[in-house]
Amino acid sequence: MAKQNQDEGQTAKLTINDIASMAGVSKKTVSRVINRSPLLNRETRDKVEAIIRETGYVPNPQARALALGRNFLIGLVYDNPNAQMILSMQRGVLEALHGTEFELVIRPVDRGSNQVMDDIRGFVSRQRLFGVVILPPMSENDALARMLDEEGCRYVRMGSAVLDDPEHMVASNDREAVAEAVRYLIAQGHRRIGLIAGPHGFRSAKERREGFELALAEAGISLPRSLIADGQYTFESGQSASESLFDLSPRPTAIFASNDEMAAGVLYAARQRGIAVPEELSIIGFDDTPLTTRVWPPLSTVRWPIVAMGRAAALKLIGTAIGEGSEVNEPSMFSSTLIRRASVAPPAAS
Amino acid sequence: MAKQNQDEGQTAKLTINDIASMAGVSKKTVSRVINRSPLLNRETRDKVEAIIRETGYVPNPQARALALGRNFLIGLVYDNPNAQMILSMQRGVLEALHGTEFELVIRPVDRGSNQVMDDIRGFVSRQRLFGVVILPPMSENDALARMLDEEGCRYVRMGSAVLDDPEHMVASNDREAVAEAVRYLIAQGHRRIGLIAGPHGFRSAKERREGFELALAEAGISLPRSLIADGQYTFESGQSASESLFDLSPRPTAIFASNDEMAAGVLYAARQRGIAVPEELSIIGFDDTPLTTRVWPPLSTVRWPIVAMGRAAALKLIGTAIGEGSEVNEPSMFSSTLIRRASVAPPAAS
DNA sequence: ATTATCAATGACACCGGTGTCTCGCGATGC
DNA sequence: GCATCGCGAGACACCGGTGTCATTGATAAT
Repeated sequence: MAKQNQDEGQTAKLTINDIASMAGVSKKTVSRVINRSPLLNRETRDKVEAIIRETGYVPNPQARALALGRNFLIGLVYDNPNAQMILSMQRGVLEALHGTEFELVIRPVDRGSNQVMDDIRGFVSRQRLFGVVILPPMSENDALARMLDEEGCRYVRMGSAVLDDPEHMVASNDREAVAEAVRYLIAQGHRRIGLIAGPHGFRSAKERREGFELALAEAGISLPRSLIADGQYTFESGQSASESLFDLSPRPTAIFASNDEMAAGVLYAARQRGIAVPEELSIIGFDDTPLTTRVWPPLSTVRWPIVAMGRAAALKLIGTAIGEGSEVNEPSMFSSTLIRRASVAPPAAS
Repeated sequence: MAKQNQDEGQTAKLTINDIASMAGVSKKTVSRVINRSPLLNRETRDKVEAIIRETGYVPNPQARALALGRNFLIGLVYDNPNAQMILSMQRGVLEALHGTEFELVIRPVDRGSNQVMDDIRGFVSRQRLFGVVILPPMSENDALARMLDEEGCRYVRMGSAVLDDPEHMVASNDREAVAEAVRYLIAQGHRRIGLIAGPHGFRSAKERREGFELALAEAGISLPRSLIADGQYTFESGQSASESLFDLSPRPTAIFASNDEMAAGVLYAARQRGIAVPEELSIIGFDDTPLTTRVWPPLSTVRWPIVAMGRAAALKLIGTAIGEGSEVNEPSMFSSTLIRRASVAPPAAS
């Protein structure tokens, strides 16, 4: 009862030895074929490749990982951003990985914890990750980048501004995008424009705020401190932050919220107060999440190519590995688009 | 210049041999300690464990995977459900995996493609996955379950009804939950209640529809075919499906949409038509996504414990592995809760 | 006292790849 | 005709664990 190779289930895995003996060569030669070693006789290569194709042999990733000391896994590290954002980036990364031998391993971390660093270090070193993609705001952590360098783990940081050299970064130009959005409000005739800022310590919050201030400065509009309210990138914080703006007299005729969740919070609060949008109040958000088109009126917002950025990040990581001669040169800086919807109108004549 | 063990970077990985020689035992004995073999002398175990603790030694997962023919990776397979849902389930699974040696690998697939099966088979067999969690609607695919059995890969299917034996399933009782929601509408005085059904072929769509029909039948309310509109679980399909219901005369005074996205579509369409919600139209959705509290009025909906279910699914998978004597017995059936918000009111006296 | 039994541990091969070194052999140089 | 060179391929150890079987010493059974 030799259950040796009896095809018990189609799971009778082929090994490199099987291929070698079928081709009448040594396993090392098969290994050379798999790894595209240049010092191979054409005939030998063709013969082995034919057999690999016929049999559908695929090298065992675990064995490779052990021998190479490196796994064909990409890690996705994130702390606590918007769910939509995680998922979109994740989608982009997965698109890039599709059809390659790489798999994606997910790693949420707790930025607050003082073990984050050790946590991530353990993760990349234990799993011998090929590389990691780091989502904001975790990506803004320079110590993390240094640690990954030490560990010899490749990484790409996603962010709202230049954080690093292009090789390690994929970023969107939030500042300019917000400036454009605010210029649009100004062009519509708005002069008293409120800002709901993102949390302190978030690079994106800083960039967006600077873009806001930039556009106002360009237009020579002064910006009293009272027109800036602090938010936490959450719906609830958008609601409460807008309350302080609504209490101003005169009230701002437009509000830029640093993300869509907060913009939705503004819209909600406005409705509760009986403030008509866009007639009495224009609103612009940021991110272009699906939410913007589900509410009434649909929210104007800034769209950034989040999926494309995720894809670019992944390609940057694996590009060197699969780059077949051609230098994979993914862009590092992405620009955003202002999406005009019904939440913006000229201010009512006061 | 012995760079042997010179701590060049803290990445000088300890191996089982290092521990063995430090403890003065064979590597096999260390292996036994790691794997909690019962036939070990207490003293030996303590000694080795102490050294492992001191040195912070962690076994190399790649080597383990190779030797065992099984990886400590859990796969998450999904095709095309709601983004919120994927993420919530993912969160639940990750919560369960946190602190264990398991990692989560993500695998989106294309249900339409006729290579899905081979795709997934390759995934689990190549990576030697410990197990997979399958999200709906992919989880409804019985052929997939059979294939995984063949491959010897554990799995848990998440779903809206019993799909399998409890060991392989985590489900919510959608039918009863919807029935309860509709009973609530009836109790409010509604008699002409429209249904926006989910896509054909989705188990959840069928269950929810049956729950809807059940509640009406209980109350002796007849259900003309015209009160049922087909949707695709998307916002847009909710909009268009509701149009046909709005055209009826008399118009339904309430609509149950089979998920929140479609419910939001109904709300949007109602606003465009100038139909007041909830005064002229009550709406109930399903899923309790964040969207429900962002729109105005907030949508009543059915909440199912999606994160908890993801956690349970993961625990079912790994329970047998980490179960320290105690049988990890995660529940297989979860029940849902009706969340009452402002989108429901008694019908206007007609 | 002698042997059978058993708990505790070790020796060694093996998982399926890759790195290094060696070797055979035809082409080239003198 | 002989030494040299370099290409193509194989032998073998190794990556870091685990499975199997043998070994040892102590205890129980005869």
